[in-house]
Amino acid sequence: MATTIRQVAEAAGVSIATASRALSGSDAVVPATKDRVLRVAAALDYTPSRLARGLVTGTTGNIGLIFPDITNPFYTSFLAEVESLVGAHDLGIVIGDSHEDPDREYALVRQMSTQVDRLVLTSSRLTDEQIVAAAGRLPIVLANRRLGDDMAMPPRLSQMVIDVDAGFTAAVTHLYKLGHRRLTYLDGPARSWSARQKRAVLTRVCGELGLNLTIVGIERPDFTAGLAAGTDLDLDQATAVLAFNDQVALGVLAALRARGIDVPGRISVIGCDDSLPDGLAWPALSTVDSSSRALGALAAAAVLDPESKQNGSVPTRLIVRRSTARAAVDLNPREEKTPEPS
Amino acid sequence: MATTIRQVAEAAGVSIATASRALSGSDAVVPATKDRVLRVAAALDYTPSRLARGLVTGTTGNIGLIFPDITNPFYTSFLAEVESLVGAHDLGIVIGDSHEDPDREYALVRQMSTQVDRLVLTSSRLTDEQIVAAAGRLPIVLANRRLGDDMAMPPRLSQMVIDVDAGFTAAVTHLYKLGHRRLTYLDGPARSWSARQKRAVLTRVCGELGLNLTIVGIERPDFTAGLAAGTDLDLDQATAVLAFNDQVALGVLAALRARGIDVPGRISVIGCDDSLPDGLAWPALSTVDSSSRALGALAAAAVLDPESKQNGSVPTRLIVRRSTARAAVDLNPREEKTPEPS
DNA sequence: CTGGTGAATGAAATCGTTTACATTCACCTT
DNA sequence: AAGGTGAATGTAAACGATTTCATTCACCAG
Repeated sequence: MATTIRQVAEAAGVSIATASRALSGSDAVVPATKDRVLRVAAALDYTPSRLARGLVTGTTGNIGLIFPDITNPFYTSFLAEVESLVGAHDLGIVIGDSHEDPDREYALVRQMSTQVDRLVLTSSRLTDEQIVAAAGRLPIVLANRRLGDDMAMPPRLSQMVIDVDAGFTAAVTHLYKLGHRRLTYLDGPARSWSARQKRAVLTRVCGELGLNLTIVGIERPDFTAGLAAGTDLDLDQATAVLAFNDQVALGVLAALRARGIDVPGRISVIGCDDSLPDGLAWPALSTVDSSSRALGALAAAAVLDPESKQNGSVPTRLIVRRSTARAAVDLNPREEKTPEPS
Repeated sequence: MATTIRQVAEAAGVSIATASRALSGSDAVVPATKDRVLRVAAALDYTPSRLARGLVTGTTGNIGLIFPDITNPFYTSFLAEVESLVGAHDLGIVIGDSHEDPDREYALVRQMSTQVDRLVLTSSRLTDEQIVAAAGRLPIVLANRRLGDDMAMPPRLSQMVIDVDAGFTAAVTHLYKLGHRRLTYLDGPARSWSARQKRAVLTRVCGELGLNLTIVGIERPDFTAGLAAGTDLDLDQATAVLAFNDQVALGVLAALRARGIDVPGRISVIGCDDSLPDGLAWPALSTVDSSSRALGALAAAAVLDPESKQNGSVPTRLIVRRSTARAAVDLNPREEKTPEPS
């Protein structure tokens, strides 16, 4: 059906080889014939088959992207960023959604490995061993995940992470200085590497400062889960809430508003990502800036330039807006069960 | 680098053809050899090249999706729906973003046509002629767009649209019954077919009922644009606002809240899509339900079953929540410039 | 005038599969 | 016992490009 280079060659009265050379542009072919070939190709609306080209050159002109859940705005904005950077280079983009299932993720890796040049795994749920195996097939960019320190780092593997340390430390410190002593953290997906990172930082910093930390797990880090968590939130348990991401924080805000609980008067809320357009949250949400777009930019750079450095990290910092304020209650309620005489 | 079927065949001591037959499973091959081939293939971690397979069979096992702007939640949820329906069939998904540029869109169509079996164009910005040309290359599913009635409908072209008529008619009627006589509509992208549809319905219905309609164009139908529009909104001009989509409506709500203007007491707001999770908007947003997920489901069905019917449409209806109420001001201010004696 | 040089083009191999067709061989029928 | 049948497997052509190597041919130097 579609026109092939053979038809172009015949119509132009040249051999297939010459047609190919004229179309690729680079090789030596006399201007007259080159023009003729190009004109004929245009007239026939010829488009080279990327399949055939890929088979012989060994490079497909595609890059692959795998997500645990494309529904999550974190990944869609990551995708948007990668697309805008990578799409400009005439590269095709193949995507896959593992639905949080490691087996499905590995199946996608195999399937894609035969039709993309490089593969970006976001928040991969694979084991370190599986990731190393994947890197044996084709160059891999790991986004939002790092191999364990004990793993030998294979060549053709890049790692791009968000360094939550600074941001989360600042968030806890900020709350501490405002007089908060009891903090509830709404945790992310159990299998997620980044959730583990955040939890670790929080636990450490809270320990150091002597804050009481309650970790509550949620199924999926989205608005609905935040709404539920905010509805169930025990106000005697904490004076501040830190959420895995802004979506969850937004849900908490909505729940508290529905319950008539003042933020930040009665309780402080901090999100993570800085993913919300200005004015969407009410009150404006204090957040740990850890943009997935920035991560996407890093991943895109790694994909485009295979020689670029293999490890990257995007820094985080605390952005204070209106959802945090001085704690309204006593500082150490556990040790002072009975109200102090004032 | 990667293992080929030839290596599998050699290791199993059979010909390439037999290996191929054993792996495809269907053809006649004696169980003993079949087992041997499969075992060897597994041991070698063999994955068939989709490129080579596609070249000879003429079918790639991929479907393509092209969006005008993947940043827009309308398309990401469309994508999510298509993925979940199509991804289960071991089909690969190739995406492209035209960034609202028809030339880029057509370039994507050409590029993809050589590596996907079917192509879904969402809210295509191409001309009818270009779309027909595309359908000459490969089967096309048009989503959120319909060819002009004067165009001959080519085979291999399906059209899936959202029928906004019912929903928008109901929305205007609803406002009318509440006493509203002046309505501002925040319009979508100029090139968009669906924006044209919505505008046409609104103009007609407002004309019939005698409502005064002000149409204000916005650059991009997102929260930020809605915020700006809400900030600029002239309260003397309208007692109700209808937005192209929920994102814009959300922006309007935020702007009005910031201005201290009561919704729905002072002004009513209606969105479109029903895309917001319960509780996100405050007050809960009345909206015309026209889900992009439903559209995605329709498109996925069309892609999966080429024999399915070529035209589909998802119905719309009005969902009344808390952002609309009786108009607080006089009914026909234009004709009654001076206040009536009470 | 002849042999060498280099530019333009063509012939053919190649990439990794599938598949139409050819071959082998055991077994059944007559 | 011979010929026919059909199942299992092998051979080779194809898919549409790129690329290596060979060929042609004009032109220039000796």
